[in-house]
Amino acid sequence: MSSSSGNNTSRKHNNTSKKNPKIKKGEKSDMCRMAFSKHKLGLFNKVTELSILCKAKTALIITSPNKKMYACGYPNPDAVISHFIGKESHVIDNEIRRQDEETIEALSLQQEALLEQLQEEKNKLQEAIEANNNSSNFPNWWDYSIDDMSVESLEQYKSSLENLKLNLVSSLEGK
Amino acid sequence: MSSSSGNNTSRKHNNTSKKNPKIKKGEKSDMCRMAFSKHKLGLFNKVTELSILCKAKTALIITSPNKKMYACGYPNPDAVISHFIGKESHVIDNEIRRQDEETIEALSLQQEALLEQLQEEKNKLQEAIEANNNSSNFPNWWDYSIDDMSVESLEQYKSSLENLKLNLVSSLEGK
DNA sequence: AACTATTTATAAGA
DNA sequence: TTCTTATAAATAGTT
Repeated sequence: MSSSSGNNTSRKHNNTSKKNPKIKKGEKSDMCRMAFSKHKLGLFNKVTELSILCKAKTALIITSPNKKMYACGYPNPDAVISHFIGKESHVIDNEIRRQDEETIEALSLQQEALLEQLQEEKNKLQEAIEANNNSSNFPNWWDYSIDDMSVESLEQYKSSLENLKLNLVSSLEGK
Repeated sequence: MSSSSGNNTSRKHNNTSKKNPKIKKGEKSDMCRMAFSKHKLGLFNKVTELSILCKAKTALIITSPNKKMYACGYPNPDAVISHFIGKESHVIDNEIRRQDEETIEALSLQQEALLEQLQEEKNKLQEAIEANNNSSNFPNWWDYSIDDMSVESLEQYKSSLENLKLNLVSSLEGK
């Protein structure tokens, strides 16, 4: 039989347009639902047919307008989908993990810097302690220039000297 | 036109069985490849048709016998597949990322501890410096008990005293 | 849901 | 290959 009689379009459209004024939305969606069901069934059949015919692995996912999902596949949809997304999935995972790894890298660097800083502080502290020990045991404070001293320091300096004088006096008297 | 003439099966099978003895594998697989291509194209068309007709989201994956993968979908295969596997995928992602997040968590804790330690060290240093300043500027070293001093310290103590004496002498003489 | 008129898909051949 | 064609399968509209 040859292809078209040429009136299929008019028939369809005439029918549809004739009925459309009568029907509101219920029938239209009903028609759509019916068409959807028919096509879905047909597709599933064809997919299965191809799978069996050519030993091809297949997966078909269909989401209806009502957000309901249907899937079929051979040997089963999940396996085919998993295989399909395998490579891409890793890419996505890597992409997701890249940020984490960057964060880890940054934290590690910070960590290193902090440890260095900490060591530095410890060294400083050690130096300070040593300096403190060396200088506080026997500071040659009388060698300090009074130009470098604050008023308060000078006061202390003065009282130190006075104390020293008293000490010396009593010390000499004791001799 | 009504359904079947009843001889389609015999025609097809007769032809196939007639030719099968002649052809080995090349023609058979060639036929299969052709059939596969045709069916694949037909399926993709039908899937697209359904998508456009019913605004249904679709995804079709086909793996050829030669392990080559084909996919089509509306709006695009990946989105539909992602949505389909959505929940499962997240589970996988979370599992994969768990270690990274643990690492980040651990590093953050270490970081905190290090910062705390660093602050402590700084405080110690500050204390030491202050102690050093207080004691080294004007240490009342003559108040120290000589029992606490080592021999070396005592030597220094002695020379300090001698120096002081000389200083005082010249200082008094200058007056 | 079942039927029918048509369209579409496709196997085989050219 | 691609095109044609015969026929099988799918499906829109109807009942």
